[in-house]
Amino acid sequence: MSLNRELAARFKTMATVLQLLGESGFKVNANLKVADVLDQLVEDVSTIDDATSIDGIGKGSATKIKEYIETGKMADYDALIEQIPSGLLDVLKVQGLGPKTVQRLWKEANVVDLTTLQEAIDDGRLLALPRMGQKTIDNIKDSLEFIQSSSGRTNIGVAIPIAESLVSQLSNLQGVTQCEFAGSLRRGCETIGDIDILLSTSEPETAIEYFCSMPNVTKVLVAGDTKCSVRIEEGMQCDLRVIDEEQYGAALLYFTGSKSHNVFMREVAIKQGRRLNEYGLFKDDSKDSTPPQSRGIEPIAAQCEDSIYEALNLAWTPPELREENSLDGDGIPSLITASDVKCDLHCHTTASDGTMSIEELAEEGIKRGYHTIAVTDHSQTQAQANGLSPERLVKHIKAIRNVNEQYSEITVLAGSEVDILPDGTLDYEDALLEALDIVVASPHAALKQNPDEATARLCKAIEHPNVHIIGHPTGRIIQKRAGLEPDMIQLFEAAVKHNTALELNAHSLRLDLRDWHIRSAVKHGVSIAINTDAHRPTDFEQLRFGIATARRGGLEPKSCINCFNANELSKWLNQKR
DNA sequence: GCCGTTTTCGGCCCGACTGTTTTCAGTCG
Repeated sequence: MSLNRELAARFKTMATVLQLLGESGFKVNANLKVADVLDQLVEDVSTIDDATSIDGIGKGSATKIKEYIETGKMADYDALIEQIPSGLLDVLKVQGLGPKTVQRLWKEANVVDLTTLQEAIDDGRLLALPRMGQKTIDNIKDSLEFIQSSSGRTNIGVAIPIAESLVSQLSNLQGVTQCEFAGSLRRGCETIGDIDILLSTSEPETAIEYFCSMPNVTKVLVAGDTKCSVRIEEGMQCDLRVIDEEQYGAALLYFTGSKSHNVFMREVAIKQGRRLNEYGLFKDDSKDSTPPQSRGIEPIAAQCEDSIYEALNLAWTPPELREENSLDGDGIPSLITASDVKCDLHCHTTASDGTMSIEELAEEGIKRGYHTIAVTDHSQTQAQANGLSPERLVKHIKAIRNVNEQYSEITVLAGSEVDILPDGTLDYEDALLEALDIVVASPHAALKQNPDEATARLCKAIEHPNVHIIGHPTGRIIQKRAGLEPDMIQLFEAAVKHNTALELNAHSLRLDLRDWHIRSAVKHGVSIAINTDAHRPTDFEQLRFGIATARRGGLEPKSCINCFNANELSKWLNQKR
C-alpha cells in the first residue's frame, strides 16, 4: 500500500474510534476529510513540504503525518486504538448500529466483536438492555447475516444494468412522470454502495407498493410515504424516493450528492441568507429549526437542478465532478462524452484471446461510427492468452492489412498489445514493433513489484520510441488486485516528454487509470487514450464506464486521442514512426 | 479538528424513518 493510502486508512480508523468514544462529530468529520483528501492525493504526501497547504489538512493532522513519515509511527493513533477492542470497528459496520448503540453494547453487554455480538443475541443479553426490543434485535441479526454473505460495494458494471432495469420498470407504471437513478451511480463512481432511484408520480402508493414487491426483493428495510428501501437478490440495497414534480430538481441535486458537495452547496446558500434542502432553495435567514417549506415559504428554485445552481450564482456542475476536490477553481471543464469518441485503439481478435475475427472487429467499429479500429492482440509471453509469436504476428499483420483493403469506411490498424516485461523491456524486438501501425504496451505480470521498480519499468516503456500507448498502466482489478503503484507524477512527466498516451482502460473491472489519476494527468498535459480492450462485441459497451471515469477526472475531448479525427490520429501515430 | 469576503472563536447541512418511547434518540443518506 502506498504511503498516502496507509495514512488515509489511519485517519479513517481514528475517525471511527473517536466516534465510538463519543467525541464530537465535527472532530470525526475532520478526520474523515483528511482521510479522503489523502486517498485522492496523487503526489506522494512525503514530497509535500507543508501538508497544511492541502485543503482539509490542518496543523494537527499535518504533525501526525510528518511523524508517521519520519518514524513510521503515529503516537495519537496508537493511543486511540488502545482504548477500544479492535473488533468493535467491525460491529460499527452492521447496518442499524451506530456509535451510540455500539458503545452501549460494548460497555453494558461486553460485545467486543461480531462473534460476541452474535453470542449476546443468542443468550438474550441484548434483549435485556433498555431500549432494545425484539424488532431491533431481529434487524441486527439480519444485518449480521447480510454482512457475512456480502462483499460490500458493487461494481458499476454490475450496478448500472440493474439500475436501468429498475428505472425502466418504474417508468412504465401508471402516473409516473419522471424517474432516474441518482447517488454515486449518477456520479459515475467505479463501485457503489446502493442504488438510489428518484421518481415523480401522481400515484405514489402504486409506485411504493410495486417497488417493495418486485420479484427480486429479498427484504423490505424501510417503507414510508415518500421513501422506501429494499434489499435485492443481487445483494444490493435500493432506495426509492417519491418526489413532488415541482421539487424534483432539489431532490435530484440532494440525492446525487456527494455528501461534501451537498454541504458545500448548503454553505453557499447560508452565506446568501438562504437555505437549501431536498425540497428547494428558500430565502430564509432565520434560525428557526422548522424547515422553511413547513412554514409556508415558497422556494426560489426547486424544479430543476440548473435553476438552483443559477440562483446561487454557481455554474451547473456535472454529477461526475460533485466530489470533494473535484474542482480546482478553473471553472467547469467541457467534459468528454461517449459521442466524442471516434476510434478504439485496443481490441483483440481470435488470433489471441478474443472471440471476433478481424472482419467482425471492423464491422463493430463501423457500427459505432468509428473512423479507425486497432487490432492489438497479445504478445508471445501471454501464453495463456494465446499470445502471438513473432512469426504469427508477421502473418497477422498481413491479414489485418488485407482486411483493411476491403473497407473504405474504416481504417483497421495493425497493432499489438505488447507486454511490458518486469524489467521494462518489451516482448518483441524493435524491428517487429516498427512494422506495426500502433503499439499498446501493457503490464500483465509481476504486478506486485515495488513502486520504484514499477516506476522504472513503466517509464522505460513510455520512453520507447515505438510505443504509442501504455495500456492499463497499473494493472489493477477493482476489488481484486491492487496492481502496480508507480510514482504517477514521474509517469506523467515522461509521457508528456515522449508524447506517449496513457490509457484509461474502459473495462468496468479495470478503469485504469483511475479518476484521480486522470485529474492529475490532465493538469500535466498528458494525452489520454480511452479504449475498451474489447475481446467480444458486447465489450464495446464498456466505453461508458471509461467515459464516466474520464469525466470524473475532468477530461476534455482535446486531451483524448480517441477524439481525434482520422487525419489527426494518423499524424499523431506517425510521430513515432 | 478545521476554517475565515462579517469570524483567530465559534461555528460546522438537513430531513425521513424506526423502534420504543409517551415525546424522542438514534441511524441513515
